[in-house]
Amino acid sequence: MGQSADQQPDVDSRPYHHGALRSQLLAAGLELVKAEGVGALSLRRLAREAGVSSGAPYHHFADRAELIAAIVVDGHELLFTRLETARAVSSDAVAALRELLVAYASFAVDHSAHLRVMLRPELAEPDAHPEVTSAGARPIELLRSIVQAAQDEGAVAPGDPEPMVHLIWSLAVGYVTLWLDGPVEARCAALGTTADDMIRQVASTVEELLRRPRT
Amino acid sequence: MGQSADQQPDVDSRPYHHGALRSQLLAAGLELVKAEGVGALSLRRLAREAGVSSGAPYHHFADRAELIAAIVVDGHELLFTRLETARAVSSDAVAALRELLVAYASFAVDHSAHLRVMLRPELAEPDAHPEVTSAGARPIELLRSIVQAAQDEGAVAPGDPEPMVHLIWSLAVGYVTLWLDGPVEARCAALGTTADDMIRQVASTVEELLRRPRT
DNA sequence: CTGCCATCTGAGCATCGCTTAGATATTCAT
DNA sequence: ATGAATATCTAAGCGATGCTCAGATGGCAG
Repeated sequence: MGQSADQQPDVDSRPYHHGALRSQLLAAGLELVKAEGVGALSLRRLAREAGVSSGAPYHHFADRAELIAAIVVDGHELLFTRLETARAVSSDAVAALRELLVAYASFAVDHSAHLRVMLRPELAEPDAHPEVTSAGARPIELLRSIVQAAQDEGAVAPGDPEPMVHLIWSLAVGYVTLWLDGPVEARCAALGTTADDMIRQVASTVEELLRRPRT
Repeated sequence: MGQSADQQPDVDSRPYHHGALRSQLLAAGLELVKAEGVGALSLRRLAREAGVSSGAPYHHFADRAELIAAIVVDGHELLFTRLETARAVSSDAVAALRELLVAYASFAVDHSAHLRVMLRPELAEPDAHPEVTSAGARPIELLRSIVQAAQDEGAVAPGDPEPMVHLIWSLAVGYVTLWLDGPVEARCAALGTTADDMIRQVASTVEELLRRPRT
């Protein structure tokens, strides 16, 4: 009796984590961001919650920015797979652009902590952590390829695809920013809808514009 | 001799500012944000730069959030007048929407420090400073009235204007966010254009979509 | 068993937000 | 003009943060 408790104590209660502390700090950091915002994200607090001393995290992350950079890279990968799926289930490029916007918003709902950190790039010090920049470039490349397909379909004017790429990209970033900051939710509540309905309506509006005949 | 210097010393060198310290802190705060970002904005540092003790700012601002809230309110007023001008010089509602986007971007260029602070609403603690929320609502109301005018002109589908309001609003917020964070500038440099040209092209793309005939 | 490496501790430094008690300047009524 | 009331500032201090470093401890390979 008590044998398993002695031989297999909770990883949290053992002082020496041996590899587990790093992932534990990352997970606790995400929960903390979700609960209290990125302002509350401190290595000291994560160490306290993990039951280790305040210096312990520095054996796994050079500094706070490195932990944040790890979260950002994870987030960009999660986002990228969602965007890929959105394209895969779409029948044409215009529908893919609509689904891209919806997928971005659903990523915001399901991974709000990741997104909150991703939207504060200065916290990750991208100059010191180039993997952040390269991870963030992949979703844009995907978006560009869809815009080019939309040009081939005639929905987007031929020529430089960048304006339309920036348009959709800005729209996605702006919508989730406003959603995380509250004003979208507040307006939707006043209007009797939800933020989920709203992004669908916004995305459908984009689709309606793109499906109008070009003159 | 030396009379005027004795009677009118620099306001900065006088220990007792009597009303001037508040505005001096606000101005120094904006310069600090422009130079080093909002992360560097601390009351202690502003006090140091003003040549005053670390407790002095607390006689003009209850806390850091109150100074930030004052900057945000100023910024929203500056933005609102720009948007009003953009509408005034536009011949129709669709052109007004295009100019609104351009004006938003030019506000970002000319008042980047204000905007950096405005885009971090949690720093201003809007729950404790309701004037922040009301100041931020005026630009949206202006936008909504233009969208409704665009509906009257037939460029926007009739019905609920909110989806188009959120579309333009998100687009503006997203574009300036990406510009402040660097990726827009980086892409434009790689493409041989400027961020100023880019927002004009994006805004013109929106206009082109809105001027297509509705089916 | 020994030695090495990974990991963690604990103390310390500088900075920050904010509070408090008290000192000083300005203003205003008398 | 004088003295009281008010506005403003100082100096010291508390708790928290990021980060560093010397040294202790755990676990694994030889």
